[in-house]
Amino acid sequence: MTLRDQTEVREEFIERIGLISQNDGLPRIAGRVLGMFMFDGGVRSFGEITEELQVSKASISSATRILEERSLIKRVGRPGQRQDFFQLVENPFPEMLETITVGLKKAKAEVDESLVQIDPANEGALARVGHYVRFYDTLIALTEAAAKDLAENR
Amino acid sequence: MTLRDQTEVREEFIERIGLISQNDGLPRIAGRVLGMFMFDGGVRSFGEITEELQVSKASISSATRILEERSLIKRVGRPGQRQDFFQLVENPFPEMLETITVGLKKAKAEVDESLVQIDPANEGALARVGHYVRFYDTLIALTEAAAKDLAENR
DNA sequence: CTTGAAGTTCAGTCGATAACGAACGAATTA
DNA sequence: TAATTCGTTCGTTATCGACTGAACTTCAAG
Repeated sequence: MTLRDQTEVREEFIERIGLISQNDGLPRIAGRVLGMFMFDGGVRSFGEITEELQVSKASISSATRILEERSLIKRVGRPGQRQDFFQLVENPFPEMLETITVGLKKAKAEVDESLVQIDPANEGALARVGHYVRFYDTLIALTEAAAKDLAENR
Repeated sequence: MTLRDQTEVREEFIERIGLISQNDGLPRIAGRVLGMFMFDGGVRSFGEITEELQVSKASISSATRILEERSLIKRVGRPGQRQDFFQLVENPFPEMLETITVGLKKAKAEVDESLVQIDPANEGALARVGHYVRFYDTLIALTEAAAKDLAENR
């Protein structure tokens, strides 16, 4: 069986991660940056990223900031060096889950706020909203357990 | 401790679920419909929903279709009745997870497609993308287990 | 100190999608 | 059959956020 052109395979992969990220509420360009690092590995300068992906400095600045905030990439300092350098963190998967967990906790807090204000006499609402909060608890426990697992078995 | 006006509490809850749903990629109005059913329980006619939430028939038609597709509400037929009636399904939480699982499987399939096309000599890319696929496997297993659990312990 | 390159910030543009109004189709009632 | 009510569909509008270009800040090099 023959192999496809790896340049194409790489481009497709990067674009796919971009689209997947878009579905997850991440800017598409941030996903493409992530995809590039996943495929290539190693270290890239800010300028190389803009050139590689053919997008503006502003977009890369924004994308790298988001990815850095989420601890998916890290800025590797080079003292006495003009350019910024980046690379994937060693194990980005627990961090991906962490982002999910944070979102779940925010949502749970919102629902909780309503729950405590429901008239106890309104048993139906209390039960249904209570279930909803426990649903979030289940998800949060799951994602945290999974993150721990993924962090240990790297 | 005195209780807050329950009308306000209800409105706030409905709006909150709307915003949370929006974050999850669901139209805000669909989330508000869901919130209304969660708070109130029972059965509501199409017309009641439009009046209750003060939105157009078109939007409610779209929202109910989406929620019905996701098996979060069901249309309860009333033979010889002009209006459509809806209510929450008995246990909507496994269905919420199901939607997540479907999304994860789609994403995994995308990444898998790339994985099989990577030159085996490119060990780094193979390892990193392979990890990514296994990450999805972990998540899919988790959400499916949770859905099963939530379906049994209702 | 001046020059120039690097990266951030900000205002504006563009594209995607939610929400609406209006027209339409279906179906029950008179 | 005519009339009315109900829900969907379709074309339009409004809203939101990503992306860009350009101005600005910072800092190394000369």
